[in-house]
Amino acid sequence: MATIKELAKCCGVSVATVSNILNNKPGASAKTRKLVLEMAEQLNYTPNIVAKNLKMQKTRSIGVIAEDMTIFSIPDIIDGITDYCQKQEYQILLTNLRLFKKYNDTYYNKDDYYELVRQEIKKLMEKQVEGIIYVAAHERVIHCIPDNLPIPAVMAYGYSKSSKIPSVVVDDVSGAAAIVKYLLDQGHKKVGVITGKPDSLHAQARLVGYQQVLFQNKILYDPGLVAEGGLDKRVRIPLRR
Amino acid sequence: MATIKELAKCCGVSVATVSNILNNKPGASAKTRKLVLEMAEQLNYTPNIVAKNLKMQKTRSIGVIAEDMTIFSIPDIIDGITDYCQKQEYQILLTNLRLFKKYNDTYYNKDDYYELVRQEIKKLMEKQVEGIIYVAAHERVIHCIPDNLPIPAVMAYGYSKSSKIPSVVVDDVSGAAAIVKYLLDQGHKKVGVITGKPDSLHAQARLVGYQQVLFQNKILYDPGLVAEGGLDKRVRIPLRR
DNA sequence: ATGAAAGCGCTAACAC
DNA sequence: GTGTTAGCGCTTTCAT
Repeated sequence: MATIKELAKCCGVSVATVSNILNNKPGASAKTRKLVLEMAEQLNYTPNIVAKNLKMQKTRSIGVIAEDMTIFSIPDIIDGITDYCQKQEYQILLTNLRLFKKYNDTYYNKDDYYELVRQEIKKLMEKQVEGIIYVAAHERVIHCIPDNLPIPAVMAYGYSKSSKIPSVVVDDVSGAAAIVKYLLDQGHKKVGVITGKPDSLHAQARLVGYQQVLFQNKILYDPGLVAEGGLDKRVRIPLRR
Repeated sequence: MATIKELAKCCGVSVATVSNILNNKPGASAKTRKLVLEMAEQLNYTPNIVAKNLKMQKTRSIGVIAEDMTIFSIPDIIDGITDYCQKQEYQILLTNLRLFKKYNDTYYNKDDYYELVRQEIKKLMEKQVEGIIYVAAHERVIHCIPDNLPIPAVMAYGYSKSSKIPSVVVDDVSGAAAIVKYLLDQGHKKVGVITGKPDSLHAQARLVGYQQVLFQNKILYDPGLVAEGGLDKRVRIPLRR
């Protein structure tokens, strides 16, 4: 790997000149510029971003901590993050907690993984990330990000309950409302709903959306049309007249 | 952020001593060791890995280039990579090409994205990754990794056709064979199969697995029991007697 | 057991 | 328009 010093020597100029040219700064003659660029190409010069980052005291990188990147909808969230970061020329440092594989479906009850998260945050900070995104696998209140974190953090798919840490969550109310509205617009009168677990924030919010649209359309809410779902259950809702 | 120099000053020792202690190297008295460790805790000292990487000339990081991280089975592949890397204390630098979103289903026909891949590889090299894993979204022969790459590379879910770049692929033959064997073991005699597109390496290999087990069980291969699938087709196979 | 100092590759202030 | 040099935070050799 050629360094900037070697490149400078090959060109017979100083490192400052090379640095300026490589970073598109003014103050170099067209001739020198051309020479340096060609030489860089020829030597297959690759700038060392690690050195640059150290000098600049910034890394253009953010840490992304995913509770479990294989769970439904999480890859799409991370995909969106990578999309925007690429446009901003930021690199993501992905940390995959694999919580679901470690704790199965119970991880959101245990607090002992908070310590794990703290450690991962520390590692990310050592790598000088400029911010952190925590991607939950299941919408709920999460306290694993220290409130005094010296860099910005945001919580995706979960609630931080801290004014310092914004949350980005799914709009379940509107989503459910749109579905119900669509069905009513089609002329249907009796719309049943199979909810998720009662303690699921998603399930609760969607039910609210359902009820909102019913109310707006002056349709009585019939609890008999609402059943709790789950992979372990059979559900029966009397819809056909 | 406290630096090692500040920490050293607070302890009244040299940076060399602090460095040795922090890295669990011998040659420091128990007293000094205790002092430094406590002080580091108190100052909330966070080592700067960027500086360390520059000095050490290594980063313990590898670049992972995914053709599209939202496509079926890809998150699981990346998940496996993160799992192993964490155990080895390596950081992955994820690059998501989002090929499917950019080119839809035709990207594997065009070569113009090879240039994109080259650029991403260069960016990763500038960040001093020690190796590269390319995760294809669709098994096929891919030539986008330069043969003269100065660091190791491996291709996942695709074939590199280069002796320098190992490929890790799905064992479709065995997978299909296991399924067919299971069905025959259950006493079934007529096993139909819906394949993928004829030019899919996966589909071809699975058909081979199917045929192998048929042969081993002295069952004639009946082309009438094989239909080409696809989301745009209806398939009919006469199985019930 | 501890410290001084060089140097990793780069940027930028300053001098010429 | 170009060059010299300090210094980012760390590790490591070599003194002491």
